[in-house]
Amino acid sequence: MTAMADWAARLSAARPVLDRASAAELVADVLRENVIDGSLPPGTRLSEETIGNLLGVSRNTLREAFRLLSHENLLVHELHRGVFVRKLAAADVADIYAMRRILETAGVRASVTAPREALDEVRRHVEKGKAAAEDGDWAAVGTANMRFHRAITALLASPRVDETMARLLAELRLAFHVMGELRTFHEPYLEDNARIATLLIEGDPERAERELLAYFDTAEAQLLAAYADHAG
Amino acid sequence: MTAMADWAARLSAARPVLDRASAAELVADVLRENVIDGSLPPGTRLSEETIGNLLGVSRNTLREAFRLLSHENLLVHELHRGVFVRKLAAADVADIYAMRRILETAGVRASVTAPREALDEVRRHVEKGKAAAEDGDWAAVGTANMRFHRAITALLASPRVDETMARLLAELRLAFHVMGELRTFHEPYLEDNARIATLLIEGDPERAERELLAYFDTAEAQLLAAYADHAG
DNA sequence: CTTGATGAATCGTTGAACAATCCTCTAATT
DNA sequence: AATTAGAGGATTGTTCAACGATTCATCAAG
Repeated sequence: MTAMADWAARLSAARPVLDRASAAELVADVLRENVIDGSLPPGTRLSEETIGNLLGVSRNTLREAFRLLSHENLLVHELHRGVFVRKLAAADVADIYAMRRILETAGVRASVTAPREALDEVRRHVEKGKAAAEDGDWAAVGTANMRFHRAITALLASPRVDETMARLLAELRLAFHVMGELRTFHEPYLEDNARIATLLIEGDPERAERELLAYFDTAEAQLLAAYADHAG
Repeated sequence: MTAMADWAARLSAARPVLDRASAAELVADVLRENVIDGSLPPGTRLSEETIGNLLGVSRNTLREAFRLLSHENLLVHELHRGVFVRKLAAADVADIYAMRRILETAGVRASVTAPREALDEVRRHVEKGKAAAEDGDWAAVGTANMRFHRAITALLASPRVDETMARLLAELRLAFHVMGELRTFHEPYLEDNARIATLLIEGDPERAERELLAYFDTAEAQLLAAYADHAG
């Protein structure tokens, strides 16, 4: 009976893949990608007609896609004016870091009871980041860094925390566009991440939390400084 | 110039009221009310045609309203099958409480640096709950209880935490429908809330956190027990 | 009792239409 | 010259009708 239960669990886990078909969601996927990678810089206005023709979907469908992304905080909808790629204010960046501090430190504290695989996952993304750095692919380093932090909150094994974290980090990508050099922003944290992962695996959550909080402080300050430059 | 800034701030605070015009949002408000107060029990299917005719809006507008509520986790959208009032599983209840533990304990720890008004707000909702209890209005007691817990996370002064918490509690209301007697569920916590508020104001976050965690344990257990009954 | 086919009901998506609103450009005024 | 007022065009907000796609319930056959 337990084998049967296992099989049922695996099958039901695959369900979301099947459901994934709605045109609006597919359009949202495309646009999300373009927003995140910077093809559509913050502030860009997304014309319904233009994009509708470009992607070959009707205005109604496109609008549903816009709604989806607005709810993810990647787009903003202004009445009778259209949708724009979200422009993160400095206050937004600070707020995102405030929430990350809460969720990720909770993740670190949960590391002592987390399953082995979850901890391995954390280290895996550290390795991925290092590999990407050796290839000089700094965008990939950024991605690996985000996955690393998502793996930390994944230690809580909470679907809602996972989703919240995913959305937070997608939002944060909007802020990265103000950073000119990706390398100088991402490279220093490779070592930090490795150290934090080791502390987690060795079972020293207190020190891991301190290191993590230090990371937040410097990364946040770096972003906010870039914002200040950009404004001036 | 500061008077000018003040005026501008007050004006921009009133803006959301003006913007509030979209038909979809108004429809969403109506449906949200009906879902929360139980007129539309969990599992109910919301037919586009039926509800569209009932409310006198087009299917497209209704669909936008559905999207809004789906994002609030009050409705679930199943492809080609329609939207349903969310049915919270026991695992969902547990997950919601897991996230509440994280956010609310963070709020408690932030109480030491929170402004006076924020702490007053916490106590205010305790009083409201007591008043509602004296009127025998147990639904209002439940509402006051939620506002009390939102006030605790509001100590963090983070818009994103506020929004997350609001959504969590709205979701949780879906679970309350399995509780037959609202009184037996809400009444015991009036005292707990009062004690926690006092501890916060007197500057004893450690004890407040312990009390809060104890509350979570009993409330969660109570809900899950009701779920187990319901299933059997 | 299970399997497979049929048809009704509902959703997904499109396209068009019109009203409401915003933006731009021009002209008039101070 | 700078500001205001207004006209016109462009875009969004909303509705409607239609058709293809999918699900569900029914029912017959094995």
